Amino acid sequence: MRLLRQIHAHTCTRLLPTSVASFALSKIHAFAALSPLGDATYARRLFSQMDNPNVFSWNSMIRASSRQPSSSKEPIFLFKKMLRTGRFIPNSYTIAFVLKACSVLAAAGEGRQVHKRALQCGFESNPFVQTSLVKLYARCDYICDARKMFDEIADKNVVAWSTMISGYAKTGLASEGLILFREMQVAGVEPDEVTMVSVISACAVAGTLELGKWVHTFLKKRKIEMDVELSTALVNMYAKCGCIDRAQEIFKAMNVKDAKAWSSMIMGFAIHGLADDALNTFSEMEDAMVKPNDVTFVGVLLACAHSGLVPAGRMYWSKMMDYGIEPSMELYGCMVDLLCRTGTLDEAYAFVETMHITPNPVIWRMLLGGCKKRGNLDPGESISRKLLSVEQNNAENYILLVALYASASQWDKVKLVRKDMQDRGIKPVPGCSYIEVGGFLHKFLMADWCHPDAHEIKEALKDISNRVSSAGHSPLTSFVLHNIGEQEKATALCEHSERLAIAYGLLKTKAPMIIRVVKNLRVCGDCHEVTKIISKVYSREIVVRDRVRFHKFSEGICSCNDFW
DNA sequence: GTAGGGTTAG
Repeated sequence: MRLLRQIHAHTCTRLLPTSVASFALSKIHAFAALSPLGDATYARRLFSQMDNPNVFSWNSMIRASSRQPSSSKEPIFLFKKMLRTGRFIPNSYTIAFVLKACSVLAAAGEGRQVHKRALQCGFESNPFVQTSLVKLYARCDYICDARKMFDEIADKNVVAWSTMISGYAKTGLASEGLILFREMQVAGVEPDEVTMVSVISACAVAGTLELGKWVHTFLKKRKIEMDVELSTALVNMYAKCGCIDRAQEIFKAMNVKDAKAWSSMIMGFAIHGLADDALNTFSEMEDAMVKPNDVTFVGVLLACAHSGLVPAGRMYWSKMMDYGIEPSMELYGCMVDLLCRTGTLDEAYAFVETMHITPNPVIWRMLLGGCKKRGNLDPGESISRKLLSVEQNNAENYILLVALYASASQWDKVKLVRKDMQDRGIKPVPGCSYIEVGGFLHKFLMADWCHPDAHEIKEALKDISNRVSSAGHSPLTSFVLHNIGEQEKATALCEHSERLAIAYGLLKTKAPMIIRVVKNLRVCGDCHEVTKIISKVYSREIVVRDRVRFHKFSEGICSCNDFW
């Protein structure tokens, strides 16, 4: 900045041709606004003093303002201001910067307006504008619009492909992302480390361990440098796919660990029910002087919730406040979940009333679930009203209410709710889960019987249940053992045949259906209820909808034919 | 001077 000030002074005191002075000032401004060594206040002052800032300078201002950590709409206001002057026509850079700002804010409405403007200005074929639009729509959950934009790109480069793959992964459409990765290879576009991060992310969402391992080998083969993002993605993928040991290996080998890396590891332990490991990792993080963020605490509180550590949960909540972290909806959710597990519904309800943001349906649903658990009709009905007033079309809400009335033997009301559902045309969505065993992807849908091994799987599940019982544990205990960290004990109760692996796999964290069950565990609470949930899982009719053959990936050869 | 990456409750 000292040098820049000198140059600035020089520019002002010399009689330079206007065009030269204007060019120099815009560069000086850009440096002050955008360089890590710059000075935002200086830049702002300089900008306000410019007689006639050019489009370049407006762009610098817009870009700089969207880099501020506070998510304000300033970049959009600046853009509007620029248009209002009537003297400036935005160029493709302007549009790209504003679109990026809209993506960060997930501002779909503003984004669409900027999109229109981009068309008016004739930037529909600009690759930067196009990719920004893909990103924007994916970010705002308009994944079809994102795909439309992507398809319109004539010459798709690695950035365009990566954006779309990442968009799919982030919206939970993992298999679409993986299919697109395949298409990218067919198209002959070389993936880079950014692409691979998104692909790994998609593997994590889909729970495709074999594919995830293949990608890992691919990275090594290609000697793609392991940066913090790639390693974090791998930690997350292995953890989500049930390989917590491998996740930990990769984590330990990381030279640089930032808050996201630590959070991934903590979250990994938490979803495996390894509360001690999660909490110890958190302590190590503090020792390493890495400042935890909100997601870190989601992991920590999740670990507490899954192990019924209520006092610890309260302690971490206040610790979180000490760190100055503003509780997000997810964090409130973790805490409500934790409190609902203890049997102190009043405390959970009182906690919700202290929230400084409006509770979303998830929060109400957790409370309602808590009421259902104890047949607590009184607050249950009023909570249900609140829930249905903000979310009328979710079948889950009605089913919970039905269950609440059923738990209190109010059969007339059960009928009424069912009729209400019918009148509104609301149909329940059956639960679904996937597991990959020996290179096959098995998909299970509730009440479906198409899996070729359905009967054997059912038998295997029964077998596990029986052996768990005969070992002196109820199925509940087995689940609890598994989820409070005594994984070995739980694992020892199973054999290693493939059929059992499928069955056991279902019991592990990666199947969404099981995750739901595990999260519903009331470790300190009502055993009867949990046993009921688990027995539902055991006797669930299991079927494969489709059986996709994964290619056996040999040695990480990465030609497109070897993929899938 | 532009576009793409990792962690988030039910």
